[in-house]
Amino acid sequence: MRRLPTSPGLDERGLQRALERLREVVRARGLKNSSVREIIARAALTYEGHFSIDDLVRGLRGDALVDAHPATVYRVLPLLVEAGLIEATLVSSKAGSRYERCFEREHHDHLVCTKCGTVVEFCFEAIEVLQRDLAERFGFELTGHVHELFGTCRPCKQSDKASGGATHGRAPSR
Amino acid sequence: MRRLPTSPGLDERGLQRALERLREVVRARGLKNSSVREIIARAALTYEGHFSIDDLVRGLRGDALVDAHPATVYRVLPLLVEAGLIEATLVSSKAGSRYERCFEREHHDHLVCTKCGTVVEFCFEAIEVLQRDLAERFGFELTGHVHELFGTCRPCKQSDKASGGATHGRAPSR
DNA sequence: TGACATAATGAAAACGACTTTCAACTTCAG
DNA sequence: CTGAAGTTGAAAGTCGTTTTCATTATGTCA
Repeated sequence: MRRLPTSPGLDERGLQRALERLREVVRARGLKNSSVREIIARAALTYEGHFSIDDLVRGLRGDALVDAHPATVYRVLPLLVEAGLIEATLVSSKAGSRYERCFEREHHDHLVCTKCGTVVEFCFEAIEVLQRDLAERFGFELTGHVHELFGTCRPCKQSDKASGGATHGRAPSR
Repeated sequence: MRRLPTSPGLDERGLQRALERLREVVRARGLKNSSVREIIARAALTYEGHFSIDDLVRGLRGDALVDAHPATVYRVLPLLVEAGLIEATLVSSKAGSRYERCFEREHHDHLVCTKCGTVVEFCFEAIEVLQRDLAERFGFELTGHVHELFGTCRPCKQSDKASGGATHGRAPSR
């Protein structure tokens, strides 16, 4: 099992490859290119870590030159998912969808501290293998999975014991 | 790995034990007993398989003698979860939460056919062990997990190949 | 290059799953 | 039995997301 760094956001070269991929999908679906869509794609693909639609809109609004309407972001994100550029995650999804880049990134799952919101991204090949075995055993062709582990991280466990509830640092994101 | 039968709904004796457990939680939280709450608990605990809040309300409304308001169901279900009687599942959760009984039932995860909605409930101890290892390795105390596999079941795969899209039977539940 | 068909966009309304508010009704300890 | 406090249904409110519609942008074909 390995811990992966939290998504660092695509650099300019990777971004160009991603946008090219997006254009392929757009073409294949008989859609038209649009600059707003690429602005949204750029924001999503260069975002560091997990993001909500709101994060993206705020980020876009913060940039004085561009300004994408939330409804448009809602329209574009599924296309980015379809293009295999980003994917939905459960992480802290109490309210609203969350996404992260998956383009040019290794598959991984999440271990989440429910006290402070810390997220460990891990890759555990042994579990992946067992999942495939299991699906095969039941005659399923596997297309995806959700695997998220919840618990209490060591610092939270300790500060819980010490102070009876106070967290050691940042609060859960939602 | 083992396949489990889909939740068959509690019999009268099990139901009584569950309601007793509920009363414990109610007492512990300084709440009062209520017949409506027990009617809802009864409906949830005897429900066969996965259910949505809407399923429950409809079921309750169908019964001429009792009639629980949706808002009340929304209030009661979290209490049943807290009492360890039911738990939330992801299964086909495109719209709205879904639950299933977990009281006096073995832990299991889900393998879901995204074409026809078939759900295989499985218990795979090897994966559970690896999950615990992983959490420990990162210093987490594990409190829960979500593990759901998505794919295409054999019948769907075959009718896909044969007819180019038609399903072999029941449609996805949502 | 200009014109047309069609997709994309923003704004606002609609939607749907919940949650909250509040007045009337239970429950239960004293 | 009585009062304090929890519970309920009904209706209104919240919030993420989707849809509608008029306007704007894109791309193709003369």
